[in-house]
Amino acid sequence: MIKTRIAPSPTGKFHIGTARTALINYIFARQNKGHFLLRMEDTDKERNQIKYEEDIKNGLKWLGLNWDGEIIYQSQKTDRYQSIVNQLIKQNSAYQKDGAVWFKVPENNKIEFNDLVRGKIEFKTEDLKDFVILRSDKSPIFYLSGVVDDNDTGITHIIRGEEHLSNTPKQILIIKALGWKLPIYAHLPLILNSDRSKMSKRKDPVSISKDFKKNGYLPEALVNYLFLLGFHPQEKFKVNDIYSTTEMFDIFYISRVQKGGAIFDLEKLNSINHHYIQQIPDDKLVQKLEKYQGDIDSNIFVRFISIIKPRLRYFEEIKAELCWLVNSVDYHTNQLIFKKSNKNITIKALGLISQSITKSESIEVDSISKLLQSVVIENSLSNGDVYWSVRVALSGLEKSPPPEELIWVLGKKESLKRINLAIEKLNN
RNA sequence: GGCGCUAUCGUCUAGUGGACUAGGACGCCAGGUUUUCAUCCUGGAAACAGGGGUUCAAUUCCCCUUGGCGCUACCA
Repeated sequence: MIKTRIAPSPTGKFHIGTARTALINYIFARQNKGHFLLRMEDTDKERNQIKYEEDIKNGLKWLGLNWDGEIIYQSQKTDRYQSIVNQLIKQNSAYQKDGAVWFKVPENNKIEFNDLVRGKIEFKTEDLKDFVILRSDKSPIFYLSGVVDDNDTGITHIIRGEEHLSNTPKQILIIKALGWKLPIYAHLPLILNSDRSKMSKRKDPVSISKDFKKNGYLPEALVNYLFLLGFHPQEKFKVNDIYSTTEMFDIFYISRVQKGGAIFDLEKLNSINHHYIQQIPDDKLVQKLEKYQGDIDSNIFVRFISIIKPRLRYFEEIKAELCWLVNSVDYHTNQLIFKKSNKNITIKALGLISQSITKSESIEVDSISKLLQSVVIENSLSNGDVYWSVRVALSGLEKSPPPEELIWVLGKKESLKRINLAIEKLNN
């Protein structure tokens, strides 16, 4: 049976690159009816933290990348590593120096392996130096622990980031010294910054929990985007870059994975996320966004969400829209006047609108829309005279949803209050 | 420096020697959707890093150069 794994070290928050590697391992295992394992490479005692382990586990679950079986902790396998090291020393493949144990790299050897995404890779042992496999504190280096655990858990395919390509010959040397079976390797291209450097915690959004989940990205959008970073399906399977996980199992071929690094593009992610947000039914979306509700009346909040939805690329963008709902509007009086209009016409338009809203029984979007239209026609005004000024009076913004929607959300009383305030301002 | 990997529009990519006037998506620009922004629709600009080969023919195969990235830790 095919077995893959993701082996993060809990020395930092769940990283976007780890998530992508996990996704590919997950897809590959699932499409082959195999298992996907999770292993914590917690051998670095100085930098490990339990909160990072939690962040990684939560992140994987959130993305829907559920692992099979129990989590393997390298910190609990010290005896196993020690005995392997003893064996290596005994057979003269390793030696002790400065309290640590070093692996002895054999001379004049060629190490070849066939990488599933890169093809044939070749290293010469003369370019390799002896390396530490067991620290002086008896904890293993990942060259060793990774090999031992992959063997013990029967991992058949090692799919990991390209940064491990140069580490592979060292691990193969250990495997060969132990007489174990070689796994199949696949090295994924790296995810890069816009300047082609490595994504950095300081400048770039890399944390699944802190940068993506918290800002209101949907797991299915993130998975969809990550799937397309370094991979595209065959022409016949292409459907405008939107794929569900089930489709991924059908159309993913590991040999089609790109070899060059891929730049992370937030705009594309935003666009995909926008797409998925539009698929959420209004009532579900309200639930998802409840943390933004604050003191807002539930009925008003529901209306607010329904008009905001089409412009939401990620949840946190709601904050900008919340301004006109929650706060009293603040704008320059001149902003009320449409660029092709003037002060007197604007006062007149706002006055007429105020009157007809007062008289109107309904504030449904359709009714208000007709109301606005008839004010325009019956008084020979232009659209801009009416729509622009009403919109600014209600939102205080030059860019906002249309006036009939604002009125529907704000309610009759608040809308009239704001429109009348605008008239007052213009008259002063 | 050494070793390894890598190179199609701004970005992610399709393309596996002739079907390529190089396709799609995001972004950008223009027009439309009878006010703004967004959504939506239509259209547009935009790329095979450079140089050698191989071949009747090269984006596609080979070599070199250049650029990018990774490893070269008692990090993973």
